[in-house]
Amino acid sequence: MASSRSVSVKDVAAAAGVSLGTVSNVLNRPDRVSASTRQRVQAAMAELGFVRNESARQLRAGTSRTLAYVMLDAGNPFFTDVAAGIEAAAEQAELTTVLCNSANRADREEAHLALLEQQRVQGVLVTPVDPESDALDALSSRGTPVVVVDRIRAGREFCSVAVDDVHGGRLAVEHLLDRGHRRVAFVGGPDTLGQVRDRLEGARAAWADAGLPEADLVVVPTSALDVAQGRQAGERLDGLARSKRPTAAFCANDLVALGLLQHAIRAGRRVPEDLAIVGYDDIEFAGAAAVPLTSVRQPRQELGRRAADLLLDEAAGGPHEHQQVLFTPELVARESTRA
Amino acid sequence: MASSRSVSVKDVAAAAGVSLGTVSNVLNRPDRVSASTRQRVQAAMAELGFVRNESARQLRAGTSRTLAYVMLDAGNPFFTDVAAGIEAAAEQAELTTVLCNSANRADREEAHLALLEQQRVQGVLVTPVDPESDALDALSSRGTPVVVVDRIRAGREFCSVAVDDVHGGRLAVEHLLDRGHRRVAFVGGPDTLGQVRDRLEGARAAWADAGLPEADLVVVPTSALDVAQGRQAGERLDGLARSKRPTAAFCANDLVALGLLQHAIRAGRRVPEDLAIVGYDDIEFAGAAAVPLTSVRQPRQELGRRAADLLLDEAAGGPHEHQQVLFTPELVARESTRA
DNA sequence: CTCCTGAGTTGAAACGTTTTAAACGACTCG
DNA sequence: CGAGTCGTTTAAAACGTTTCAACTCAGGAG
Repeated sequence: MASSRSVSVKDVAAAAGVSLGTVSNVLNRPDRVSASTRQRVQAAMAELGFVRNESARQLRAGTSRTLAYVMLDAGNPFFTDVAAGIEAAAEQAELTTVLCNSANRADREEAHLALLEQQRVQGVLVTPVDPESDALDALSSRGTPVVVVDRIRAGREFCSVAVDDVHGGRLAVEHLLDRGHRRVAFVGGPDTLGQVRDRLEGARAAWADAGLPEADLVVVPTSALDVAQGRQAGERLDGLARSKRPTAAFCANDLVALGLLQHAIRAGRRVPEDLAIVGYDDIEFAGAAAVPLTSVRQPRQELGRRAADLLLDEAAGGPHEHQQVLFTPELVARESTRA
Repeated sequence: MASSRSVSVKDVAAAAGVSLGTVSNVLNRPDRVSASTRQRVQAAMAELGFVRNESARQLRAGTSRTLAYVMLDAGNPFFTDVAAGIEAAAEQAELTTVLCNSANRADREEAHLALLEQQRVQGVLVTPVDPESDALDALSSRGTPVVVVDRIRAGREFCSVAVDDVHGGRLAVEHLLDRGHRRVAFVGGPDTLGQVRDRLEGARAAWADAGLPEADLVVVPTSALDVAQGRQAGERLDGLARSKRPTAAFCANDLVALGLLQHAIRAGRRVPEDLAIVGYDDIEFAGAAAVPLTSVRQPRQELGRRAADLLLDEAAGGPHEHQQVLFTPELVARESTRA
């Protein structure tokens, strides 16, 4: 176990008294080399503390053993669950997964994608800040397999796996209508996020189908989908005249819903009597909230797993047809919208 | 924008009618090359869709522009907050951060560390499954800067940044004693985790200082620190004879506490009247829980930031002295332990 | 005794960059 | 008009692997 700087195959070869090609064989095709020399070489490796230089390996061999997931927000348990699904699939294929966090910032996303492409990873899974960005198309057209997660873009040159957010939005609002609410807030943003747009679209559709006045579905925009924004949205709701105040809120995700809930309780409102709340994603914390949260559940792990499978299929190099997979969400009713 | 396979500097050089060295100069020292040729070369790059091969770059230049954090559990918001701190520091230094999730599994941690070493990353931050593993020492001794996060190991050959878990455990139990509890459960495990051992040690110390019988601090071991294990621990507490049942629980982290809380409520217990609960980490969800959770707060982001700074200092190559940084936690009292 | 076979091993040629020293003009200065 | 200078460009040598064709050397078949 030496403590020096870089030890190369050449050094190992010298120490073991074999040629450099043999060392490489020990590394890559151990069966091709006799037991005795193999042992000698392995001993030398251990002795010198040899660590294969992956850059050189990859440069020559041309193939990487890692796959990446560029996540929209590592602080949102929804995405870490998706990541867990991806990791499970990658592990089966003996690939390593690296996670990159764009933290809702397009510049960070781009930087990560650029570096990953330069690293020639096997493929990239991404939940994009802006799904319309053609940086993705460019990446894909240059030969890196790309799968978009949690967004659908039909007719593009890559696969995507998502959950039907329009349907999800519809489910949420239909549920609130069932419970008798006739003035409802939609809390979420920014509307550059397709997730937000789609969920709102579904909500509006359900609202329209019920024949209710458009103005009674009030949109409370947020600048991000996190707990702090949820609390802030709560303050804005408080600012409305009592007669204009919604009796229920549909939040674009659970973090916002939890923030809103926290604010409501702190402000002395009863949930659901004064304000009913529906979240989205059904993260593990939703059920453990102050008032257990009604939420729209998505198959999080399955989403990741399926996406990774599609990526692996494409990366395998065989015949591959780009697919758009759409899962269907379901509503989980809990205390926060009790009748 | 071409769609072919790999385009190299050579191709760009040919297309631009310059030598390959000039292309490299455009990439690395744009000032050395005249404006006109620079433009010509850049045009050629765009035209051909050139993407620098990072493996080759790194092989030759010998330096990587990324740093990695191997996290213990990506599903725990505590660690994603730590990661956010790391990312902030790395971004300032113009390094990219990749996240690896060992998911509490030593084999995954090892695999990640091995690959990262092979990739010759600038350095590795790690919250280890087993801090005593000398895989870390080996890694460090072979020349990869290592910083241990959320564990202290004095006298070792790397830096570490942690929060005083013994003190934290003490705070939690002293708080419960203040509230009059004389039979308390410690919920957490596995005890291979230093975090668990230290927090328990602090708890026992406080207990002993109060002169209470050792047996009245009952340990309820869990196999992991997650919500599901917390619920399960709740069931086990229910199994105890009423006379033996603790009136309060100190959980080794907030996830366990949330699980326990969820179970307690579901089972019809009142918190804190029937069971007071203290968590650990003070993750964002703690305050938003069914009953807002008393918790021991750690400076999560700061932990990550400081760790990254130490790593960068070491990686910079100047004179470097390994440091052990220890932050002090504080108790945040909320409803779950109301008097 | 020669020829073949096949297992084991070798040497050299890649892979796509960065880097360095040298070459090249074109100018200025004496 | 020749020597020195400066700004630009070039050619070639690394970097540490993998791969592939060629080589060696026993042993077996003819």
